[in-house]
Amino acid sequence: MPQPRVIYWFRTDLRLHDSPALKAALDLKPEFMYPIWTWDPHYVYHARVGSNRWQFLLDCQNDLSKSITKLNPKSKLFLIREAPQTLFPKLFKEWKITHLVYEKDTDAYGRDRDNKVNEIAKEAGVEVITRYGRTLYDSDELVEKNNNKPTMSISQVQAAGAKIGGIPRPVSSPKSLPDPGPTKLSFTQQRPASSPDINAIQRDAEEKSYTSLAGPNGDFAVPSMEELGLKPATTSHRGGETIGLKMLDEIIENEDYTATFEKPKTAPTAFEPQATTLLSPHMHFGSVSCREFYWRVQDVVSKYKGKASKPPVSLTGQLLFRDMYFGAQAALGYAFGQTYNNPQCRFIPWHLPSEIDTKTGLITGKYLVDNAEAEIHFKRWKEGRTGFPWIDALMRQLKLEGWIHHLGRHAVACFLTRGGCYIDWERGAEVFEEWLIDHEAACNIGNWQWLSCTAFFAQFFRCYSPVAFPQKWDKEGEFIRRYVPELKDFDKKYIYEPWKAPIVDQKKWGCLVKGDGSEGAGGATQTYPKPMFDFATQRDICLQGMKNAYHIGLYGNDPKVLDGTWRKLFDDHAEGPTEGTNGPPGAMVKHEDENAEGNGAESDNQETPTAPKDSKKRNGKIGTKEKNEHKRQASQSTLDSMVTRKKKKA
DNA sequence: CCTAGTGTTGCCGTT
DNA sequence: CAACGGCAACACTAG
Repeated sequence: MPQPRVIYWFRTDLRLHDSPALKAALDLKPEFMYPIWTWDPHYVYHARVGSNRWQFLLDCQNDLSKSITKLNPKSKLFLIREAPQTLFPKLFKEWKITHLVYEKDTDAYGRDRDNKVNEIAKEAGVEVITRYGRTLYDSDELVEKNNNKPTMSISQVQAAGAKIGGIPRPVSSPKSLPDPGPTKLSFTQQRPASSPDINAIQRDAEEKSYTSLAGPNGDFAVPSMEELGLKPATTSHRGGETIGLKMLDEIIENEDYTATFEKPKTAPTAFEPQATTLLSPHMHFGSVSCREFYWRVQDVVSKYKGKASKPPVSLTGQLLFRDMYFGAQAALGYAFGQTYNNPQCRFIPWHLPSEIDTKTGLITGKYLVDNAEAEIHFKRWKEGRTGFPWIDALMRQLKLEGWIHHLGRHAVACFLTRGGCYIDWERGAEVFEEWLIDHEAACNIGNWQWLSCTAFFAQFFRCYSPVAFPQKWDKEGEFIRRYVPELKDFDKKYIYEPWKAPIVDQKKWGCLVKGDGSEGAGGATQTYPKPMFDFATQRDICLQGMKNAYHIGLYGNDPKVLDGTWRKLFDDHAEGPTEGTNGPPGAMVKHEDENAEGNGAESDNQETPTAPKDSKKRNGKIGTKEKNEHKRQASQSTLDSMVTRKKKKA
């Protein structure tokens, strides 16, 4: 038996501390260990990744590489610029690898990729070792203990977690690392197809990920933003295990904060410093281990003298929610990221629905503009010019910094979907996917479903007001003044409703409320847009639409949703959201028989629509993988090529 | 089967 | 100022 030659494949576990997989690799006592990162075209071209998140990733890689070198000057993080699926067969041979070790993933794309890599390893006679360290519990085990069903509530997570037993304590960090072996690469690079390149809009120069296998200097170095052609990041939030652990230390040092944290009581309007930990991007990239976080908090709570908060509102509760979303994702696969064919997601005929590839049953990344006004609303929402300062401030902070407070995410998500624009949550999820530095597909998708009341949460009559809600924390409107500087001199009386300020005052405060915000700067006087609709009116329309859709009670996997005949169940007379048989295709696939069988006429006579109870027998069975075997063209949380392409042309 | 209570974080008016 | 109920009404869980 030759001494092991190990590849440790880093992915979203960019750390040395508490890594069960890394420990497993070291336990092999390898002759050589290569810590590598493969440059996956999925991330480069197909997932939406804004500059701010790119920077965070590169930060994590640089920091990790330095830490590796500190433990062994001969070693580092070796970046190899090829897709893992094509690289590994060649690499295994060239470096005479005996073992491949990595931390397991449960998202749909990750599983497909890893299954392929495992096959390749098997063919090459390479042993694969995986461990789970990305969540508190192994997501697959959590699902299993939840009767093989997706975890859809926090109580299910707690019950299933209790069956599993304790959350593992962090494993110790390595004190030393083996040498890497020879790093010569004599094979040729296979460049991945770069089309479609969803991230083209993130760049202002040529994309050069795949110049050569070991990079332009042949040293496997982490590339710079410039080298990747990426626009400069605008955020001040930086990545890396060193920074992440320091942030964690500072949180833990403050025992009162750590032990009494209650998420609903933290202010979404707080900036410098923010009210929450900002560890979420570190959770995503693995630069801080969630179990390290959990146990450091739990140990403070255990010995805390006062009254400590408890899940779900406590800090550890936040991690349980993360596990809940990972459990839902693990059980549902690709369907989790969309309404279509998702047994857990309510069907609501939103505006701007996703286009479906009828062959794969997956959303394509494009969407249908069923309503011109909704398209305008969507653009104004994304660009932070809705005319509602609270919404615009949040969206501008999101774009600039890549992070907004959780409750701020609630506010903008509710506003886009059930509590304002009545636009498909998948549109919003795509924007978050692009801009968030902490974007985690499972959590993002789950939270969008939550806020849009399509899954996890159902009390749609609890609707966030863009005027009243922020005032709970920020009567003065400091947050608005920071992110919507046009309004910085407005009196607090009008800061959340500037359109109500008298013209005289608007002039006095140096900003006129007019137009739609599209003119841009340049004029002599500053302007801030008028609100794009009357909120109260729009809220009522949304509530009516939600009530109706809930009453009809379809889920994403209902045959009527799959074939498009759902339209017959919706009454068209309501202006706005329901958009039944009227007009262009409202949602999902175009169904050929639209004209064949009576269109609007019959549905006027409203035979009792499918009762909500009927939906109870919806298919809750999971693991029927056969149907979901298809590859998605893009990242799990959908694409936005239509918008981006349009933007490019313009 | 039913009922009562609860659910991470709404808003508004009344007491 | 806090606490509460109405709003019009949902899903899930424990018993």
